[in-house]
This record gives sequence, C-alpha cells and structure tokens, in this order.
Amino acid sequence: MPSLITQLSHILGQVFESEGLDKSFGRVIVSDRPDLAQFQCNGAMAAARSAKKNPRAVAEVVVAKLKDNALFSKVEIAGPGFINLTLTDDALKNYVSSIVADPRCGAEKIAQGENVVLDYGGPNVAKAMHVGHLRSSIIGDSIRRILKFSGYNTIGDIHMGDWGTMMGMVISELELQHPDWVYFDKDYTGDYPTESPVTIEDLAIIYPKASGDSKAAPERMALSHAATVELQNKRRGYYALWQHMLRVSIESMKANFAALNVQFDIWKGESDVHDLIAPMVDDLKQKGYAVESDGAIVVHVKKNDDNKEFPPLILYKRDGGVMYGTTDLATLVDRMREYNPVKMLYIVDQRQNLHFNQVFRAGYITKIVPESVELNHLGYGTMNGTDGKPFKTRDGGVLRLEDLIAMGREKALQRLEEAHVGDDFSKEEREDIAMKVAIAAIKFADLQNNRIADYVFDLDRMTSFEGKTGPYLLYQAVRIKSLLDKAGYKTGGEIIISDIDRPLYLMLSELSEVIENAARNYTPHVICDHAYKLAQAFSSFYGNTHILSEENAAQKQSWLTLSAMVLAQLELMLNLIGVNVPKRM
RNA sequence: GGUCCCGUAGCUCAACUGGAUAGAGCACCUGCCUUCUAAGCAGGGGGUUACAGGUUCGAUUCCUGUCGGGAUCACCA
Repeated sequence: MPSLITQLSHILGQVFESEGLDKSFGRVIVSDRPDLAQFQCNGAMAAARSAKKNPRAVAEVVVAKLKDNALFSKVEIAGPGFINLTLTDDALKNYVSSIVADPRCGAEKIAQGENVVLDYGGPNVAKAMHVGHLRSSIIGDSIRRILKFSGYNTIGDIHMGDWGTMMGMVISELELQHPDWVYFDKDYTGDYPTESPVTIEDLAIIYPKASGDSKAAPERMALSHAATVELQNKRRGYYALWQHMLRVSIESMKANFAALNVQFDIWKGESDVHDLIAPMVDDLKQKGYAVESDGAIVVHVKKNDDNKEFPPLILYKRDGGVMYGTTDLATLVDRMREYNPVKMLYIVDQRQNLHFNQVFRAGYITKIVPESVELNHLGYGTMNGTDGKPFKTRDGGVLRLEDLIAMGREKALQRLEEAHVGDDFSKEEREDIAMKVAIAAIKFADLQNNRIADYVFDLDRMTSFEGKTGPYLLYQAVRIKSLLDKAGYKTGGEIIISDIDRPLYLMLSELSEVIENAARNYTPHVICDHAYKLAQAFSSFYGNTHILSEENAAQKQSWLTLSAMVLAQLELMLNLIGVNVPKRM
C-alpha cells in the first residue's frame, strides 16, 4: 500500500506528464502553511524554468486537471506558483482506515532484503568502555534498526579492537608484573588454566599504566611492540592469555550493550582478518596495486584530478608491522566474501574521515570492492562538555559508560519518588522503569541532532526529563496505554474526522516519508523530531478533549482508535531509535 | 600553510536538500490539577540566519571573498 503522499505525488506526476513535463515535478510534500492547505506541490515553478514558461500558467493547467478529482476539497494556486492541496475528510478517512491495522503503520519498504554491513560500537578489548563509545553505538544501532525496518538485511558488526599494539602493551605489562605466570614460560607445552588470571577490573587498571609507561619511555614501548608481534605470530602463552582477556572483555561489553539496548549481529574483531592480510598484500603486489615507497608497502590513492593531498594507504610499515588501514582493507575483503553487501557503513568519529577515504579509495582501486557497492563513512562530531571542550569528568578523567548509565538511573528513580509515581509498584518494576527512562534520555539527547560537528553532552539537561526529551516521549506513550486500558479499548468502528483531530490524522499519514528520509540519508534525528511532534500534538489534543467522558459512543470509539494509532506510531519510532516503552510510569 | 567541516533566539538544536510568515526545547514572564498520569497543557517576550558581494521569480540552503571556531595533513588507532 503506497503512502498517502506517494499516492498524491503519483496523481500530480501524471498530470505533469500529460503536459509533456517530467513527472518528478509532481512531488507532493506536507504544506509549510497549514493555515492555507494540507499539502503542496512546488513543481510548477521548477517545471516552468526548464520549459521556459510562466510558473503560474503551468500551475493553472495542472490545477484545472485536478479540479474534478474527488480526493480534493480544495486545489489552489498561491504566490509565484505553489499548488496548494486540501483533501476531503472522506479521502483522509479512507487512507487512515487502510493503515489502522497495519503493523508497519503505513510505512513503505525501500529495499528487498539486500545485505548491508554496518560497522559501529568498536569497543577495545582490555579497555573499559567509556562515553566515547556511546555515539557510535547508539547512532549505529539506530541506523541498523531503520534500515532493517526499511527492508534491508542488516549485518551489524561490533568490530572490536582486539589485535593492535594495546594488546601488546597489556601483555608486556602483565609479564613485567608477573614473570612467573605460566603464560610467559616459553618452554611450557601443557594446557593453560581455564580460569582467566585477570578480571575486567584488573584490566581497567593495567591498560592505562601500560599505555602511559609505553608512551613515556621508548624502551618500554619496544617491549609492547615486541609482545604485539609475538601475539600476532600466535605465541602459545600470549595467545592463551589474549583469549582470556577477550572473553572477560566481551562479557563486560555484553553487559554494557544489553543495558543500552544496543544489538549486533556479529561479534568480529580485527584479529578475525589477520590471516587474510598476508595473502591480500601478496595478491595486490602481484597485480601492481601495492608498491614499495620509503621502505613501506603502500597503495597510492591520490587521483589525478585531486586538488588536495591524499596520503597513500600503508599496508606494511618499514619495520614490517601492519597498520589499522591494512586491517580495514582486509575487512573489506572479508565482508565482500562473506556477505556481498550493497552498502558498507562505518559509524565512526568524524576525525577518521581521511582514513576511511583512503581505505575506500584503496578498496575501489584494487577492485576488492566493485564500484556498485556503496562505502560510506557516517562520521559524527566529538562529544564536548558544556565548556565546549572534549567531555571530561569533574576530576578530568573519562566517564565510564556504566557510570553514566547508573547516574541516569539514579536520577530517574529520584524523580519517581518525588512524583510518588509507582509507590505501589514492586521494586523490580521501579528499577526497570528507571532504566528505561535513563536509556531514553541518553539516546534521545544524542540522536535528536544531526550535527556532523560537535555535540554538547550535558548530563544535567539530559536528566532533567523536561521538554524535548526521551522521557517526555515515554510519558506520552504510557499515558495513551493507560487511557486505552481504562477504556477497555477494542479495535473496530468508523473513523470520524473533525477539526480538533484532523491535524493528528494528517500527521499519522506522514510516517512513511519520515522513515524513508531517515533511511536514505542515515539520519535518525528526523525520526526523533517527528516522534516528538506527534507526541506533542497528541498531548495538546488530549488536554483539550476528554475522551472517556464522551457521550457519543461512535465518537469515543473513533478517538480511542486515533489514540491507539498514535501509540503504535510512537512505539514504532521509539523502537527505531532503540528505546523501549514501559507499561506504566 | 594546504584540505575538509561548522557559524541560526541568552543557551542546546531543527528547518523535508532552492520555496510562502526561519521553528522547537531550556531559561524568563502569565494562567491551568475535587473528570482519562502536571515528566503535562494554554499563552507571552526573544532573530539583519557571522559579515560582504553574486546567481534568480525566491537563498539559512548554491557560488566567491572576509572574519571566527574545530578537525586533519604516510609508518599511532
């Protein structure tokens, strides 16, 4: 079932076409001036330019052909050539009735199961997750949900940092601290213990020390590099220790992501493509794509028509080590082979834009990725504090992710107590509600802006739960649930449209385009925005209209149906940004 | 210095990719809980869209320049 706006665009498009003009000029959008019309088409003005005609004259012709269409109660020309459209209530009612029982709430699909790989999250093994991982995780997860709903087969890959120098740092640090451990005995040939010798808490202390020491002293760094190389050569003891750290870290990551309600389809890491690197580089050397430069092996990615510098992608450093670009290129090999996707999307900090451009160019140049596949770096800005500088805690450290979530939950619990909401709920339910409120607040605050630039992370604002926030949306959804519950609502009945509820029905008809816009441009914020507007419009209606005391039974049933539709769309949109609604709050 | 991104209300952000009167939230004022959850609703003040040109019926959006902020510029990730 095409959306209402699709249907209208089709009708207008046919009229333009019958006049020898491109049918794309018939594109209909929601009116900017609700006081004048419900929908509008600006195509006459654009068409006039290409056809060298008067815009109003073009509009006149189009309007003349729409006059007797029974869908419209009003078709007018305004200003330089805007075509203003208003539907009859019958037409609106017909459309709304057609989506009332639709689980997709009228949203069309834009894909037919094509594979899309999304790369987000990117936590590091042995390193505690902190607020820096937040944006990638929740933006990536939301885009995954949106594309999946839109008809793609999505493959969300967590792409862990599990194979770089930091692993060598930690291993060498452990060896310095515990030289007697069996993992460091080169002559040992037996089995290693099944229990990990380190916990995630240990790692949270060890990594910063190892990293700091390595950066401070070249000879300490040399140990880290040596350990990295030995690990990558799979020295038995190191590899066993690494597996322990991997397992311990994944456990901790899973707890964090479960709390955030962020999901992945596959849990691969840099280590998974390690064995692909040597054959890949050999192959590229043979084909002439990889060449020696200054002692390193590189792929040149600068094109002739570039007016800017494009450093080559380094595959092997002068010392023979590999870089993250090497791993990323090998990951392209892996993903093409495993999934043959139409798109590969990277939700990673905008600062890595140049790096990804290098990798993508190298991917196309070497034919690892065909030109038909979209490679896209969806960058996002740095998370700043209210002072405009990169976010730090009061004592200057990084805020751990679990601490952030705990802070949000505390605030929400406090709010529940103040409002005496849930005094009679079980402790478990109150905690569950607080958790959902906290997650909604954190995610909505982040996802509501589209800025590639920076993002101001303001905990106080986020947990005030007032105004345009995630908890506001939960609150409105829960109120509707409570209303339907009290009314004992069952589906059925005619939809009756009147002045006080017409804006809401019109808004319900916009969902398909909103989600399509978000899916095509990878912009979850348009969903946040529309969800907020819908919630606000309903809240206004709810405040002015007492539904349960309505005496006209048919009217009451119609309003309950409207409420149920608003709720369904709200929950759908919240789901697309990874937010769950509690039963009550 | 080269390249890229950004500059919209006091603050944080939108503006359907060139459309009509630039919209929200916070903060500030005024009302509204003995009828469905006040984490709410109704209303008010607040703008030369950094600045200067250009393109056209029409510019926050596209082009040029200036100013200001940020990022990045091959052996770290």
